[in-house]
Amino acid sequence: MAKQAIADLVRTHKALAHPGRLRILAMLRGGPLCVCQMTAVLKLAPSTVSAHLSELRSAGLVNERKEGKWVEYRLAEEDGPAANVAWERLDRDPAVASDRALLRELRKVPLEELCRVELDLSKLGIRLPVLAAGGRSTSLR
Amino acid sequence: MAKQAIADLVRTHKALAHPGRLRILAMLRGGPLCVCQMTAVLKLAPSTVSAHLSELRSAGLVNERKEGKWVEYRLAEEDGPAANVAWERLDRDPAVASDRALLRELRKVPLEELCRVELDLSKLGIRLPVLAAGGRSTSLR
DNA sequence: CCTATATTTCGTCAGGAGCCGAAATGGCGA
DNA sequence: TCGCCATTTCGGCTCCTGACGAAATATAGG
Repeated sequence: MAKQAIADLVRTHKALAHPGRLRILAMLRGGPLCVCQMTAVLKLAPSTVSAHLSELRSAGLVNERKEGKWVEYRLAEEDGPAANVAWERLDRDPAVASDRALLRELRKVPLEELCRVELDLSKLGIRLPVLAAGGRSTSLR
Repeated sequence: MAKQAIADLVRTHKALAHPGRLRILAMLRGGPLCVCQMTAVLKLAPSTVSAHLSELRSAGLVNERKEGKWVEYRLAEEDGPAANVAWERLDRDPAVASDRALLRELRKVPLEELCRVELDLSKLGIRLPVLAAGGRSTSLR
């Protein structure tokens, strides 16, 4: 366990070195979420989000748990590798604030209904939070 | 400055997501070093080491300073992004210990002499620290 | 048991990362 | 001023990463 400190650290930092994965972690700070909710917020293909979650899990940053038809992800223990995440800096990003605002609305929607419309959140009467004018503040790739 | 928290964090974590760069940071904890010393320890092409240092610098983790014919690198201020580096875990890696042992010898050698033999440290009478039997513990790529 | 559907796995493709050697840069000393 | 040499930049190569869609898997519910 002590023998691979560098390899472990590299894996953890790799997992954190991606805007989408940081946004996922920031979202999970507000409580567990299922894949479809994160997919709706990130606007990526479900398979892509699944891959990100898998990477976060193998880095020990999140845990998964089957919850009926859905899979729920949550932050791993606070004293694990996650303890090093710079939450304060993360919270300062406008994309994170935007995600949270969207999530607040999304949490009110039953998963059944959310998954039915998937790509078109406006059909649920949810306005997408508008990021600062002048283009996307944080690209996803 | 607060607007790009995610982008900044991604840059920092990317910089930390590489065995060679972690080893560089661990080496610099013992004090400033010039490029040729780190090149000798890492056994990579000087251009490669230079690129790694450039990445660490643009992430705000190290500072450079011209010192005559050589360029000296040192850790950036402790309260910067470097504050988040998990030194305790890093120190646990055998490659880090090995690098430090080699550096102890290397520091005794004048830079003039070190650069003259570059690739063959054994010419300086320095035995390369032998990592735990069974192969390299931490690959560089 | 069979269907619907949420999630994961697989195949594929474009772009990025990391390495090297060669050429360019910049400071020191003759 | 000129050559030497440590370092950086550039070009090219290989391999990894991240994206998608299609197919496979697994679960709820009829």
